[in-house]
Amino acid sequence: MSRAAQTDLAVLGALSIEPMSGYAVRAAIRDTLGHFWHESFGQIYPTLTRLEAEGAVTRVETGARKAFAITDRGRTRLRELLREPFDSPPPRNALLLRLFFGAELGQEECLALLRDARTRVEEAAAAYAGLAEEPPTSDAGETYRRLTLSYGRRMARAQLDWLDEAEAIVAALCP
Amino acid sequence: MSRAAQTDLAVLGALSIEPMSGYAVRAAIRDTLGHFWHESFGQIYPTLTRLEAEGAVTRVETGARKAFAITDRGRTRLRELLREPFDSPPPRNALLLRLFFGAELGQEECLALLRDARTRVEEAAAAYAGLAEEPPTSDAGETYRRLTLSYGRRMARAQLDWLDEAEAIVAALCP
DNA sequence: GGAGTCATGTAAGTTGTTACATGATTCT
DNA sequence: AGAATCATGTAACAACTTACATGACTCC
Repeated sequence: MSRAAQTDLAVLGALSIEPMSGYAVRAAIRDTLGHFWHESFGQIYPTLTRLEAEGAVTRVETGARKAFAITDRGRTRLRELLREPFDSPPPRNALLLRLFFGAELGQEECLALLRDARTRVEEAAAAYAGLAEEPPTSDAGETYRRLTLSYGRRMARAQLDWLDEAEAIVAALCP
Repeated sequence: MSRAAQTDLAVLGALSIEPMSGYAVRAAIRDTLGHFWHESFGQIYPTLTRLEAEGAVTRVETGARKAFAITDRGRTRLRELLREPFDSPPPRNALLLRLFFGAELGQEECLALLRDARTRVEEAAAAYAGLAEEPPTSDAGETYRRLTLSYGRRMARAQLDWLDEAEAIVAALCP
């Protein structure tokens, strides 16, 4: 599945929740999918224009505001996209790339790298914690969305555990 | 830090271990850094050509074979690159993007997604397990390299735990 | 001699980011 | 009225992938 199709998926998915402006699509992707997905600003408007030309979305007036709404054809397209096989982007972990060559970098600077990483992971963990305190629900959509949060929480926890190990081992190296 | 600089880092890092051909650099990045870093084929040779023009690497003959070796200037450059601040690429998890819209996709297909993901993670976990059984060492470089393996193992484990949770919750949804 | 791997590169096309440009609406 | 945010787009650039092209060497 091409990357363009994945942008289509993210945009159509956002509009499948409710009609909204391009600006709001951008905000929804950043704020709601942001922990596991990203679309840059310059991708979203051209995608909306193309989806409109393809009849997958249409411009509507909701009260005083303009918005894009998904059409039946768009919803069909969304389901197709969800079923297509996909490639995950190749891994690129800049922290591990540096740590792998840690002997060139030196003990102190490696510890600084690890402490910076810890700060970032702790911020992410705090963001997840703020979202976790909601009551159970029987809404299936909500259940799926919570699973993506659970993923984020588990990964943040595993990273913190690893950082504990890594800082201890690096600190114990003879300088 | 620009992406080009990160390619330089990966290539210089590989050559900092020992001199090798461009072909071997490619294999080393794929096989040794592959769990957390990726450079596509078309990036490596142009980078080597540029690094040679900059005096960071030089072509040498080792026995009957040709190879690239890092120069003193290249090693200095590598240390600079390791110290530069870096951006991590934006997150893009194609599985979570689909699962987030799981209500559109349906229970059975979501379970299929999760089972496919489990297969991939189990393969990764098996690859880590095969590398984990080596005796302790006092070599600092080896210690750093093992930390990157430990990261991979911990993340694979956390993903499997999450998959257990996710499959159970999705299976329990009323269809 | 043929298959497979080692080896080096180029070119075309795709994708993605960033900065710029512009104007409307809403809040204080 | 001025500031902030909402809103829509474009253009230039940077990065990345993939397919193609070529040839040497080695093992069977």
